[in-house]
Amino acid sequence: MQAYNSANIEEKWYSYWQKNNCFRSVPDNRKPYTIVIPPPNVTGVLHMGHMLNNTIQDVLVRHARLIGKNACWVPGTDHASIATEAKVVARLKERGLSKEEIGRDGFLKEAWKWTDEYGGIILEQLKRIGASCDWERTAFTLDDVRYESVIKTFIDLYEKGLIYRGYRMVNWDPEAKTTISDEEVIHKDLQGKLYHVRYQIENSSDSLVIATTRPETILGDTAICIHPEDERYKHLHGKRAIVPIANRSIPIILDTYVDREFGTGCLKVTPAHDVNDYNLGQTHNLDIIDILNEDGTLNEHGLHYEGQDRFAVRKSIAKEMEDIGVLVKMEDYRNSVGTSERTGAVIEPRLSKQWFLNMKEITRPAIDAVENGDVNLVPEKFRATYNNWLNNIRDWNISRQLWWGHRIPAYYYGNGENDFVVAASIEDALERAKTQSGNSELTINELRQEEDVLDTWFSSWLWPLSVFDGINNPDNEEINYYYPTADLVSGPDILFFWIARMIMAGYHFRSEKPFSNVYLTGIVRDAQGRKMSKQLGNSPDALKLMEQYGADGVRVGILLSAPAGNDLLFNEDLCNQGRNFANKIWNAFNLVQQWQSDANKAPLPSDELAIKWFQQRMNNIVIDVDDALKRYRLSDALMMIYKLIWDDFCSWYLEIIKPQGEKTVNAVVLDHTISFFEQLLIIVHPYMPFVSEELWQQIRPRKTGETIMYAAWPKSEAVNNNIINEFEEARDVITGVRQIRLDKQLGFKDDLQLLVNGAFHHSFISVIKKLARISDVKIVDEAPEGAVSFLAAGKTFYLDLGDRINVEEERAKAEEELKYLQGFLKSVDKKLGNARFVDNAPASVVENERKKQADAKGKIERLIERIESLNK
RNA sequence: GGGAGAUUAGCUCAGCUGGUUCAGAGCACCUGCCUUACAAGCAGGGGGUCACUGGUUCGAAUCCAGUAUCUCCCA
Repeated sequence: MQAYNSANIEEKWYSYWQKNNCFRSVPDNRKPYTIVIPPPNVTGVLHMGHMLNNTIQDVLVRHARLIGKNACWVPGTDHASIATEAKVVARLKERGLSKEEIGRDGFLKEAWKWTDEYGGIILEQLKRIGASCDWERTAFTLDDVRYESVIKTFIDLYEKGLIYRGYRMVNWDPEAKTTISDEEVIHKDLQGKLYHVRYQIENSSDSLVIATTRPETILGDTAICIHPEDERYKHLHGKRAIVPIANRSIPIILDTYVDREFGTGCLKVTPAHDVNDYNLGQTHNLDIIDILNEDGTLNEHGLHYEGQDRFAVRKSIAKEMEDIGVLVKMEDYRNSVGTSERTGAVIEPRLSKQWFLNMKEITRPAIDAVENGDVNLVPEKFRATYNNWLNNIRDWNISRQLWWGHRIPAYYYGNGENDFVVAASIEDALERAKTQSGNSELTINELRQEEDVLDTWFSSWLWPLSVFDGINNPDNEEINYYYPTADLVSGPDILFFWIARMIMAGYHFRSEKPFSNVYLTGIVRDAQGRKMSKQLGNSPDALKLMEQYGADGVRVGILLSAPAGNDLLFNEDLCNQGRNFANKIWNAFNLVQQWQSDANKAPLPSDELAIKWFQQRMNNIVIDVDDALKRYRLSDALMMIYKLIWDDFCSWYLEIIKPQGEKTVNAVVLDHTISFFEQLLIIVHPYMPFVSEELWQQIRPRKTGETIMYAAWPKSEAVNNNIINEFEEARDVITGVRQIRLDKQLGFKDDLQLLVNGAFHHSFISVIKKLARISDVKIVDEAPEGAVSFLAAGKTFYLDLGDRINVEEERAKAEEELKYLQGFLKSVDKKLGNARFVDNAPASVVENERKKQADAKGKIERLIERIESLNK
């Protein structure tokens, strides 16, 4: 048989699973185990973060199925309003069109076309990694059910008075022409300049100098602010200054907000373009002059700069100020600049009318849920971060100046501040508007729907509810059965905008948590610890990786590098390790499959021991794996299984029972072996679904439609550790013999006689004989001449090498060991000689020390004898 | 500036309520092997003052304080 080839096998089983509806879940009598996928963007392609996140979910779901739960993994995608709109706009631009030209309806048509074309790509890619989602349930945040849900919740919140319109300094992305949330702003340290600009004092020859990083905004200045106690500027109190270029007169105001140490101590105030300035403006009743258009060019307040981009203006205005002699100096200055996570554009603080959700009330249950453990965050360290955010929460700006998304169901009927109604349909809106305005003559044509759409998170926060239609039909069978879901697997980077809000929505709309556990995975980084990104080009192509190492291999690779909750440094070598592991299992199967069952052949004592031992060993590991999974230690669980299969099963168990020079195996032994193998396949299945299914199908005859996915997870039973310990001893003896064989170049082919000092009746003697190639074990009273020794299982063993032994070498080795043991004994003696230790330490600990002492004494005795005999 | 966390073998990390799971794992490395399941392999081996300095304790990688370095989140 050849090396394991993953490609055909993976495709074969994935379509088999689909054909036989293996991923399908419908409510029944079993306990549900539900996971909703963090919906990837329709703009997305599979990257390493998805690989990690979805592999973890698949492991959890497959494990849940194997332990008999009704596992349901709901897939879907997110409409990603700003990212998708940007893509569609770019595509239109290629055709020389703009969204304004084709209009809202035309644009939405294009966006849907785009979504139909590309939106499913990432889900198809998830199938490659083996994701066992119930694909019939695939949901989309903008499909009919989800759309309706969002509108319904908006109206509900509005009617409860929690949604309001208000002015707010928002983060404006001039490229995407929309606001983005604080969390979507990436602060970057950039090299800029600090411009010192002179302002004339009105009706005076006096002047003052301000320092600014944004000279173009002086056209929007509406005040100069100084610290009331700043001695340097006392003479300016009550005066007015003239804005250069604009030649406007503005007040000089006093406020302790000003940092006297920074710059010149004079602060120019531009309420329309800086959030702190805006607050100052509110306090001091300042005018607000907005100088920018929505695309970042200057408007009519920009005077002769109207129509030019803000960064171009920064340069030219500096030049003009220099020419007219008001630019005092320019110095290099590093400052933190906000940029858009989506477009990379420098964020513009902008005053704008927005829709807000009052967070005070709905936040409380979310704080409590994590506090009292109804919702567990794993790892726990995220609780602090979570609380910190929720306790300082600000109202949520839920409107976005975009077209792709859920259009806010508000309808304006007049030009007044409050001339609007909120309703599910325009017909309903008309009725309400008639009542509200008192104008029964209103017609539908006079209603204008709000242009803005809702923040994408305002739909995804409903996800665990809306995928089961729990908003529109709160009493349907599915939501009642599957909700609350079990686990949510996500990244800490969206703890706030998504996870916390889902918890809020769960309690607010259904009075129940959306999930019990949140497993926060790390962020995938490259080997140098950098975040993976397209710009850096340090992200491996997920699909290529799977071609190279197989999906199973990549799954293993990524999980091995993912300890719970830590960032993981992705290393391709680990995928290689995963591929090698698949190959190992494949070849072990190849070995077992070659054997013929023979009922007449007598089982060897070593076979029977091996069976007993391995049974127990597997038992222990199943218990440990269950425990590790409960704590989301997937990496640990996988490593335990890896060692169970590779070391215990392949290197020890199979080597013990392997027939020599023939292919027949006692029937009972072979039956056990096949059964062990089958159980191992089940245990490893959540991690390596493909190779485990392939071999499970081969290991016994199966009916059509049968699958390892619903096989029975091995039962963990009470543990008898004696046999494990005895095996460990036998293994030490075997390793001792092998080591000497290698050291003394004895080879591994010829049988040797093993001598032991004192009686040795080990139950595993047959195993020792077989694996260490020992002809017989002879008891001797003292070391024979020409023997080389080793210690194991509390005994001294010898191999008689005759004249091949190097006496000097042996003595040196023995003396070194003696020295170590004497030192060790001394430290133990000292401990036991310390009355405070003996009195205070628990009896078991003291007892242990005594045992160590006795053991060491015995060993030392034997070593001294050994050295004496070598000296003869 | 505010908050969270980290520092253990060459690398990535375990190490829970202090004491035989206490100095571990995997990979990498070194040595010897193409031994008819597997060289994507087999057998064996060498690597660490647990960042530093103090303290608590009979006993500290583990608890406490400080120092250094680093990472992340929020301003």
